[in-house]
Amino acid sequence: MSQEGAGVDLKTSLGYLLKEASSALRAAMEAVLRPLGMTVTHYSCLELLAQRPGLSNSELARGAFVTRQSMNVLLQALERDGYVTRPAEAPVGKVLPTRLTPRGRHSLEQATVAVRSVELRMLAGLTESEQSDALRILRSMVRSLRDANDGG
Amino acid sequence: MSQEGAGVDLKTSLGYLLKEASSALRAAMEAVLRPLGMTVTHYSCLELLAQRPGLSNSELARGAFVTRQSMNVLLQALERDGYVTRPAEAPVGKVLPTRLTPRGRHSLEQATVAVRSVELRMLAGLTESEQSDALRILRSMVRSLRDANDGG
DNA sequence: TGACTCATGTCAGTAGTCTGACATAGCTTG
DNA sequence: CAAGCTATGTCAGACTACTGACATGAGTCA
Repeated sequence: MSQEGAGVDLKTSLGYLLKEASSALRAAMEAVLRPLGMTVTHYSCLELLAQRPGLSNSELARGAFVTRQSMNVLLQALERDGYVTRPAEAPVGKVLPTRLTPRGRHSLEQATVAVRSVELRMLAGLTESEQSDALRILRSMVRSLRDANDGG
Repeated sequence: MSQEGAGVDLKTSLGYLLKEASSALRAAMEAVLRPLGMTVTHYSCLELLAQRPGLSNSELARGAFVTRQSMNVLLQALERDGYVTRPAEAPVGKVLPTRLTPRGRHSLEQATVAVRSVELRMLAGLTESEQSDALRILRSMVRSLRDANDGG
């Protein structure tokens, strides 16, 4: 391991550290979701539907940070396996409101317990004030990045 | 857009916000790297090699947060296209030290400018003190997650 | 009404990453 | 020395997510 050689300025780059933290979080979530046969996007989709029943495919995609095409593939699988339902025809426009089935809700319950334990572990070393600092700082970073990405 | 309906507790979840920030950063980086024909992992690999010449495939993989198999595929392409070089035989053990070629260095220079502008944009709304807070907090989160992931 | 713009759902093909597996080199331990 | 453990490089197959493209429905405006 020649990694302890010299902490170059990668370790002081907030972008690099953000990627490292996100990667660690994703790995931890995958580790606890795998025994349940779920991926992170799979779980995100169910969690979004539990908190906001009737979300459309595109809205779910934005909420899970994937394209609507990717979410569409996932939704078709979830629908086929009986975790969610969508009306055959759109009540209005082309938007198909999606809802959890009892089976989906049950599956989500197990996943939520697992994911919550990961989040608690992640927050273990932080004070309340540090947690709210982190929320505020991350929101600012998202806003700055999104402004220039969407608008130009 | 029914998204402004109610900020449920997803918006207060540090894990969710971390994913959102990371997703926004990744999208912004992809947007500026695409015109250069580079992916984020591609750039990460070159940047790591510039800062630490002679890193092995496995070390690059850890530094770019992908598996060594994925990095191996990338390195073979980079080597084929003349961005990096690796000795045909390992000087010691099986480890193949990788180095940038002049072409690789030149390619990295353009990418670095683009990526630095993204990072500056991301930090635009933050004070110096907030930036160092963010570094400290993210490091703590990484440590907490990694301890339980590697060691258990 | 008709043209234009935007968002949505969906199909198809591509690219990046992952898991699984194997052989090999170095280190440790009995 | 032999056995076992760990780390590495590599190949192959599978999966996930992405880009590109198309048709359709809603809203805007002349």
